[in-house]
Amino acid sequence: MTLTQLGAFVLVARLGSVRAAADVLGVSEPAVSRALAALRQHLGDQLVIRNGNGMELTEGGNRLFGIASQMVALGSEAEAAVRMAHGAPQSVRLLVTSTIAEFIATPLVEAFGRRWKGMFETTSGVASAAEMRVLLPNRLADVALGPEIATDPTLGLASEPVLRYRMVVVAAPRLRLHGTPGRWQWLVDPSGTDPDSDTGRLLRAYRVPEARIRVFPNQTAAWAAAADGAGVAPAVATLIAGQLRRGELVETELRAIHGCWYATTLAPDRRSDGARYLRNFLGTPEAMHLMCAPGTGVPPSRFRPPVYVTIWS
Amino acid sequence: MTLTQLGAFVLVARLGSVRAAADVLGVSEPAVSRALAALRQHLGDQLVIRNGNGMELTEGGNRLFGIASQMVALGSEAEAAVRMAHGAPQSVRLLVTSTIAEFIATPLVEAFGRRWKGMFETTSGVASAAEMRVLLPNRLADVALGPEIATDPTLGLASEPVLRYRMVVVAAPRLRLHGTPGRWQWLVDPSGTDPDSDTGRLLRAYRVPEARIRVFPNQTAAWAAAADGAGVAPAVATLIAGQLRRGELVETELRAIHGCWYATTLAPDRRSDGARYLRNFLGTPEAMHLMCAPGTGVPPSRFRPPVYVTIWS
DNA sequence: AAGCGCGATGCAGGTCCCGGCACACTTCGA
DNA sequence: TCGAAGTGTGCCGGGACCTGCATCGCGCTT
Repeated sequence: MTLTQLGAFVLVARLGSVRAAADVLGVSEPAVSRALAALRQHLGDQLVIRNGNGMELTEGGNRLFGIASQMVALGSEAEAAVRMAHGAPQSVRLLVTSTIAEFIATPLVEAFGRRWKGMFETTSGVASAAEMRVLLPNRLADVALGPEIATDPTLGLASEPVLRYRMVVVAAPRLRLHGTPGRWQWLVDPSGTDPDSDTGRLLRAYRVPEARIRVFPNQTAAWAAAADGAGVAPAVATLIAGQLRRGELVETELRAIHGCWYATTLAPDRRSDGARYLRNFLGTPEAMHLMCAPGTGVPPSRFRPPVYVTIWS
Repeated sequence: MTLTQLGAFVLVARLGSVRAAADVLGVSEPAVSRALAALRQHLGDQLVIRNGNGMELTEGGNRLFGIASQMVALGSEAEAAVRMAHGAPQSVRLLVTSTIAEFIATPLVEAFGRRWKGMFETTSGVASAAEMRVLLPNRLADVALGPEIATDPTLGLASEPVLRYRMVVVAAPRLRLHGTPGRWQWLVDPSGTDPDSDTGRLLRAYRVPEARIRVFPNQTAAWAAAADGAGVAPAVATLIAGQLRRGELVETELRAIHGCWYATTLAPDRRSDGARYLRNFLGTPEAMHLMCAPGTGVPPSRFRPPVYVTIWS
C-alpha cells in the first residue's frame, strides 16, 4: 500500500474514471489501472467496480476513500509543514478538558500568543484525562490543562497545581429535590463522561447511576437545562457567577467540593521549549485572571473551532 | 516519502533512539537509519539530531511528527476499515451547521439509526456552507443539513427544503438598545462566521461591522451572554422557547425573518444508498419533530463528541 | 452486427526502496 | 586516555513499485 496507489484510487473514485484520473496525474492509463489492481489485491476488495458508464464504490471502497483522502492530503501537508518550519514560530499543542475549552482555552491561547509575540503558535484540543496520559509522553502534545494526571512520576510526566476552585451544584430556584443525590437527575457537559475529571469524580462520589445522567454538548447547555428545571448541574463557581447573580440558578444544599486544575508536561528535563514557556505562563497573574472569568466571545476573525483529539495508534 | 519511512521516523522520535526503533520494528539498525536519511534528504531537514544521550526533534521534525503519526495510524486503519466492510453496516456521513450540531444532530442521528436498525452507521460533522459545497461533490460526505447550497443545479448537487422556521433576535429584558441594529453588540454562535448561514445573512442584512460581533463557542453560551445584558443574539424561535418562557430573554422589536434548513445531496441518480435513506428520513414527521425540540441531553454511553470537518486537499 | 470507448493484463525496462554486512565517526563514561 | 555504545555511510543483492506499449475483454452505441 503506497501513497501513490492511494492517490490514484482517490482520484479514480472522485472522477469516476480511470482514464480521467490518469490524465489528471499526467501518466498513462495502465499505470493507474495497475495501482488500483495492487490496492485491490493488497486489501482483498474490489474498491471500485465498473457500472455501465462510470465507476461505483463498494462499501469497502467507500470507507477507504475517506481515509485515503486524508492520507494523501497529509502527505503534501507534511512536506509543506517541514519546509515552512524554517524561521516560523514554534508550534505548541495544548490539551484541555471540554469545560476549559468552552470558557478559557481561547482567551488563554490568545494571551499567550500576545505575551511572546510571534515566537509560538498555539493550538488547543479537547481530550480526556486518559487521552492526555497517552498523548503527552508520546510527544503528540506539549501541555495538558485539566485534572491531575501524573500521580506516578515514574512515567516521565509532571503535574503541577495551577488553580484551585470551588465546585458547586446548582439547580433552578424552584426545583424541589427528593431523596439522595444519587436519585436526582444530573445534567453535565462532556467532561462528565471522563471518570477522571472533577465532574466524573463528583458523580462517582454520589453514586449517580448512568440512567440519572444526561450529557449535553457543552456546559452552558447543561446549565440552561438546569435553569429549565430538568435537574441539577455541577459547575465551577467562578464560571457560573453570572447565572447565579441573575437568579436563573441557585446553589443546592450539597456542600461545595474543591477541585484543582493542573498543568501537566513531560518531566522538566524532557520538556520542549513551547511546553516550558506555556507552563510558566500558566502561573502568571494574567493567566490566573483569565481562568477565573468566563469567556466573553471573540471577534469573528479570531474565532477558531475546537479540535477534538483522537488517539492515533 | 514512504509510509515505511514515516513509520520509522515516528518510532525514532517516540523512543529517542534509532536502535530502539530498529528493535521494535524487528529490523537492523542501519535499515532504520537509512529510512531516516531518505526522509531527511527528501524534506531537506534534519528532523532529529543527536543530543548527547538521546535524540532531539528539530522544529521541522516536531511538525512532521504529528502529521506522520496520523498517516501511519490511518494506514492501518484503512486496512482494518476495508476488511471490516464485509457485512458491516454502511457508513453515512452527515454534515451540519454548528447550530444544528448543538441541538439536533445527535437525536436525529440516533433516531435514524433506530429506524433502520443495523443498516447504517451515521457520523455527523460540523462544516460551513463553503465546505459542504466541496465535500459533497467529492463524496467525502453523503448529506448536508443547513443553508441552501445548490442554487446552481449544474454542479450535480440538489438542495431541498426540509424545515422552515422563524428566526428572532433576542436580548435581556432590561437591555436598552440605541441607534440602528448595526451599532448594537451582536452575540452569535460559530455559524455567525459562515457568511452563507442564516446568522451570517442576518448580520450582513443589518450591516453589522466585525467590531460589533462576538463569536461564542456555542449557541447556548451566546444566549447566556445576551441574558447577562451583553448584547443581542439571533435565535431559531423553536430552540429558544425555554429561555423566552422563563423570561431570561425577550424578543427585540426587530421583526422576525424566515429561514429554512435544506437537505443537500448529490443529484438523485448519483446518490449513495445512505444518502437516499437519510434524505427520506429527514422528511418524516419524527425527524420534523426532533428538529423543533431543543436537545435534552443524552446518556453518557451514547454521547459522541462533535467532529469538526476540515477539508483535505 | 460492427464500431467504439474503456478498463484490465502480459511484457519489458528503469528506478527506487529495503534489507543486511562491514566500517568510520561521535560522544559518553570509566 | 581508552573502551563502549550508538549513529551515519559505502556496498551490494533482492524485490517491489512505476511506467509505457501492445493487446484482450466487456459493455454500450450506432
